Amino acid sequence: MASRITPTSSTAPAEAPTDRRQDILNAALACAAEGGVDAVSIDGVRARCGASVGSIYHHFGNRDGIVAALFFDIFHDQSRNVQAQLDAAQGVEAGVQALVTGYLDWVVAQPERARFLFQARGAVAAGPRTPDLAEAARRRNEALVAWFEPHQQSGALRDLPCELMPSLVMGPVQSYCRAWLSDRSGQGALPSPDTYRSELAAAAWRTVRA
Amino acid sequence: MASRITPTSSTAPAEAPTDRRQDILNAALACAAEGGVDAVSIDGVRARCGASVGSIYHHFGNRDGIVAALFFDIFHDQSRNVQAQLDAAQGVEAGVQALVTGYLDWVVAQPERARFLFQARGAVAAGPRTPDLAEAARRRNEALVAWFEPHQQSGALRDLPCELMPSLVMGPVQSYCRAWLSDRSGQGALPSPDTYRSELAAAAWRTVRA
Amino acid sequence: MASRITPTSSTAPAEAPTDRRQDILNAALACAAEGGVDAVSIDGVRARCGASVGSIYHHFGNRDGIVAALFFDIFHDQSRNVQAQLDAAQGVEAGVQALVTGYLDWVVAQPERARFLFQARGAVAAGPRTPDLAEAARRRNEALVAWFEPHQQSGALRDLPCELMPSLVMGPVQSYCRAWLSDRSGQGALPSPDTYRSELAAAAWRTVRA
Amino acid sequence: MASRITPTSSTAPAEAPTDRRQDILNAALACAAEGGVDAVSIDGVRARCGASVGSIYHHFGNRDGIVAALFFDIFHDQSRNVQAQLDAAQGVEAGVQALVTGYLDWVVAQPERARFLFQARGAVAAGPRTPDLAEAARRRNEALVAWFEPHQQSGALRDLPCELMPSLVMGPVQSYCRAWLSDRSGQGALPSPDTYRSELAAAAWRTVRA
DNA sequence: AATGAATGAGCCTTCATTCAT
DNA sequence: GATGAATGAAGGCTCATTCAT
Repeated sequence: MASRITPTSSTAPAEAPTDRRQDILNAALACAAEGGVDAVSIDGVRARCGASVGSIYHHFGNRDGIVAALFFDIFHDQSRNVQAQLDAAQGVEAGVQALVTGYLDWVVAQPERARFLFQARGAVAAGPRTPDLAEAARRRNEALVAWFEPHQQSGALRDLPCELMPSLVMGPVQSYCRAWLSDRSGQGALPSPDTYRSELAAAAWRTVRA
Repeated sequence: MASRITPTSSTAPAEAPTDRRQDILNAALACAAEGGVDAVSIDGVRARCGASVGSIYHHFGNRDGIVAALFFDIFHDQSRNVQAQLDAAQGVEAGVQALVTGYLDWVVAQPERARFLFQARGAVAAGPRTPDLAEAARRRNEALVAWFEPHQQSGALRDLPCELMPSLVMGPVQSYCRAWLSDRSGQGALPSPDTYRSELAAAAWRTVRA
Repeated sequence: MASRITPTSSTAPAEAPTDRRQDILNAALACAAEGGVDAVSIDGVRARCGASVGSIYHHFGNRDGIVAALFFDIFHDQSRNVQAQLDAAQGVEAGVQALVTGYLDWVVAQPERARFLFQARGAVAAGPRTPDLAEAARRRNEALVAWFEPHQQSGALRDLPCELMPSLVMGPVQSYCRAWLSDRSGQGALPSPDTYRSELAAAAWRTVRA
Repeated sequence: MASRITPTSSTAPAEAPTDRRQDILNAALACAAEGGVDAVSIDGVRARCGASVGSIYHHFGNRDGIVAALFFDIFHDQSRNVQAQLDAAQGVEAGVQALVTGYLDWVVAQPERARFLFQARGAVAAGPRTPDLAEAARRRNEALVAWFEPHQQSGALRDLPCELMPSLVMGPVQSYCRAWLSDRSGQGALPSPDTYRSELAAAAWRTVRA
């Protein structure tokens, strides 16, 4: 269970004979969960998954290659999940709320992966795969805008610049989730995003409805 | 307080004979601007400001001390600016909008420092000054809640859980500013937050008004 | 026929379906031309010629095997060329000069291979094929001495210790060629050895004639 | 004695308090003597001289920095020695012979350093200090040509292109010394260059006299 | 307050080599 | 003959930190 990449579509047949590549990514995520992205070191990964240094390089080229690969895996998983929720939604309001709750649910279900996404984005954006990231982000955004457009035309949605939409709709949930994920210690802990699930969804709708 | 970083309150007397402490912080910011927080190394700072290794340690104790000191300097500067805008606002709506625009204006005026704030928060939160950060955040939040409360009582503001307020009000601006700051290359560049100044302010008000 | 190793004796039948062994050696030479003998790595070679790691090992046993094989190929090619020139020469003086010009012409015609010979000798001499190298050098020297002997007997050549002959005759050309080959950038470039072809040949004769 | 850097001007007063920089260079030379330039590794050096990794980097920047520094030290020492011999010579013939014997004597006295010079030149020439090497070589050559010129004018020396002079005069000794130095094992050992000291000097004179 | 040499842990990376298919 | 995943030793380099002056 632990090492599933896509917990969503889980119908693993018998049992993959320990895929090295996946082992390495899982180990990397574990490292990151423990000490942040910076804690993803070749040796840390090696120690966790039993792969050899050479094997890691064989699959990922270099350290950043691991981080980037993991990032994109998670990024796509998240996109897929949110998109699925969006597709299932009936009507404008339900759609906007699905974006928020789809994201929120995914974060609550996979806090470590969500945290990694927040932490690693900067590094990936700074590295050689910048274009890939830009492309992935663009694709995601396009899908979103495509979904919004007809409703904007019909007047169900307020007329807002499309560059602003992601921030207006997702900004609050992301902000809250980020804060929640930062609370590593159970100290002055913020309540789970779940607590405010409907409030956040409603607020998003309030912001963009006509 | 000779060499204030904030160009806002500038009343530098004659000319401080280059304050070492400040030189070091400036150099650290420059390093971070170039290569992210991780690029703030003792040697990088030394090379930029001419201070000796020993001198740096004398002033800040250790590497994280530099990052933390810079972080708190900037954090307080930002708080002060936003608070000033809030204080100057007349009425609930103006207050909520002042929070957004005060933040936005500060970010646009100081992109490098804003970027540093985003990048360094994690590191500071993980280090020994966690309580200081928590305290600073608490204080800031308290001021905000204190300002909101009477209006919430009076029914001018929607009744929302106070843990959610910061994310609802500031989430979208922060989200947009963060995205804007990430665009290092002028490539597919997002427009300056200034462009959407009023839209963001209006959206915040829409979200929390009764 | 770009990839012929011995452009001299070329009687390639139809068209070898890209001989793996030769491909590998060519790739190795290309690596060396770009970054010196040390740059001849299994992976570099693999990347250049498309052979698999296993295939390379199948043909050459180990890395040094590639370098050695290439070295001996080139060494023999050079020897053959110089010997051919020597055989064609009429008389003592012409013979001595043929040694110089034969060498010089070969170097000018094959600068990369000549460079490799200079660079790789040390490595080959240090490796397990030391005896092969010694034997090859001995055989070459023997041929030379055998050619010189009658003329030394006849008094046409100065009476010099035979250990010194190679250095006296070939030292200057080799020295000049080596310097020329070292000039990778066309900067303060030395003129081609061709420029001084006759001078070098004449000087050799001056040194050893009676 | 063996590890003096400038065996010439030795009047070391009491005893330098183990100069780290020099210790490191000595250790590097020892490594090279044992396994060639490639055997000069940070760790090998460290193990030999007790310096820490950091200390080595503090002084030389990187591995190649050590090799280059050692190379130039030795190069200058050699130049100084040969120049001294040349300065002491009376007359053209004596001068030409001094160049040869000065070089030869230095090589015989310092075989390890001479070997290093041969081995390291390529690496230095390929690295970032190429211009320094070019400059050093140019300066040396200039001194030589300046010495030759008047004699060439006076007709005592044959009229030869100055680019050729170094190879004609020094080619044979260098060739022989190089071969001698390559003979690491006492096997088919070549006799010491000393054996042919006068022959080599005489041959050089024969090559360039009018 | 300042200086800079020295330290050593920790990382990333390269590379030759083996081996099952 | 060919393939490519896996291995692990070896090396280079960065960096925070200490300390005597």
